[in-house]
Amino acid sequence: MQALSYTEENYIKGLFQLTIEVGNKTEAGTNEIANHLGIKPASVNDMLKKLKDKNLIQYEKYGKSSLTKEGKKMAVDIVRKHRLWETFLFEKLAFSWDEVHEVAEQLEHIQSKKLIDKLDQFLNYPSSDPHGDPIPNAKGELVIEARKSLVTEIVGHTCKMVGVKDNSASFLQYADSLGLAINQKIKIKNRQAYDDLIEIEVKGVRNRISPKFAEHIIVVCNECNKQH
Amino acid sequence: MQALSYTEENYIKGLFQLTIEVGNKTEAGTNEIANHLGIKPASVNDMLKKLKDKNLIQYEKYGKSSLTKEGKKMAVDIVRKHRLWETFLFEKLAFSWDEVHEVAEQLEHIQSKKLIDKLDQFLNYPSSDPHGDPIPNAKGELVIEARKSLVTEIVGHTCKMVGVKDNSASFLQYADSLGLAINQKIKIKNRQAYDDLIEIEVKGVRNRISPKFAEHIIVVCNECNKQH
DNA sequence: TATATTTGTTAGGCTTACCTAACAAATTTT
DNA sequence: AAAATTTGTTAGGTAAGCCTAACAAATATA
Repeated sequence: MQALSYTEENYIKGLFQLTIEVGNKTEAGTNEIANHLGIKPASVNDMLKKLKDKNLIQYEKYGKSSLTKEGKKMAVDIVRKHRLWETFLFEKLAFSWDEVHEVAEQLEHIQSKKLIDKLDQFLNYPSSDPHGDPIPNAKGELVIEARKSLVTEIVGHTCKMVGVKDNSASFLQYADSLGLAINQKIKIKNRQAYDDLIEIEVKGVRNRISPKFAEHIIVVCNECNKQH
Repeated sequence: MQALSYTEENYIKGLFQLTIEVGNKTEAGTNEIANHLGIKPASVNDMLKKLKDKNLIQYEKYGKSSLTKEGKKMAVDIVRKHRLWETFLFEKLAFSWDEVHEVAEQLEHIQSKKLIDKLDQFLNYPSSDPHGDPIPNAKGELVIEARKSLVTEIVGHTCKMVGVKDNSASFLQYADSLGLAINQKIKIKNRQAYDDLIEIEVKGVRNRISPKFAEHIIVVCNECNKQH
């Protein structure tokens, strides 16, 4: 398995994000990839052929593209590097939450297995990055974030809000008043047996919410994903 | 001052090494640069024109090339990045002395002023890298290693061996028996007024050497270079 | 089903950074 | 000083990765 170019790595990573990681599907179209990477479809088309020849993606003329086993492995490796570097920047160099991504985009392309394994060790084998996203381990095992409703979350777990099912102003204002926002961490403190109210902790503040409200908050939970 | 490409950075760095840093001269020829970078002279010629247009080097047809003030500034910046990363790899990630260079060759091209300044801070503003080479500060001030004979070294200073003036077997064997080798650090403990013998410490071991012998050991001394 | 729209492909060009082969200038040797 | 050698340049070519414009296939809409 020879090393990929900087550009090839970005295509593989992009396809991974569009399918497995975020899209929750197995394949993506040429225009979709082009749009995601900020590159014209014609250029993407060239590269898809190249990646197919290298056995990193599956692709048929006029069809959609998906990662092969080998391609997925490379993608996970890049994601691992990206998130370890983000963690390093955040924890060791005191970068802020929103500054880490841009620099990690460059650092993720550094080629040295030893470097990344040593970095992992130096950071004490973190399981998630500053954004709360899981970090694949050295074997390439990655827990894919399964989305679920907050109402189904287990007491004691800490999850991360990734979306809502209700977009009405009243709902969003209510959520906002509880400190809830995309990427906000939420800890489930308790569940009242009598009336089913759920006690949550957001930024150190506790509140009780109804199952009806919780139903419409979409979260991911690394803890749930680990124990399968 | 716009950012340079990966390749342009390597040319600028190469020219810096050939002239100011190691060569102790102001200019270098096309073939010399080509040889240093492992690239054919014809290709180097193309790039020299390009770098001239960008005002990073001075170059006239059939003449030799030298860095402009601006070019030198960029070169020093790359050297700073390279050596800070080497220090990071060595001190924080427990890389060995000889492994750091290859990875630093990649890391030195990461573009982020903030990153490098934070790294500098994280490493506590080191003044030299694992090889003993000086690290330019954030202002781009670099102490160029002035070579001198060990015999002229000041008592109390620690210098680094960079070469010899005598290549005879007997001389080299003698040097070896004292623990002396390229890049070896040498501390001057004392100088005997009566017979001029110099007492040195190498790897914790003390020995006394004659001025005649010391004369043929070439060293650099950061301490001497600082106090000018 | 015919038409319109979206999606994907091909052909031909451009830039960067490399190459080889041929040639020209500068330098060294005879 | 002439010849030989070294050094530097030019011309033309290649591969990677992008582009635009034109076209073809697939899908959605009338």
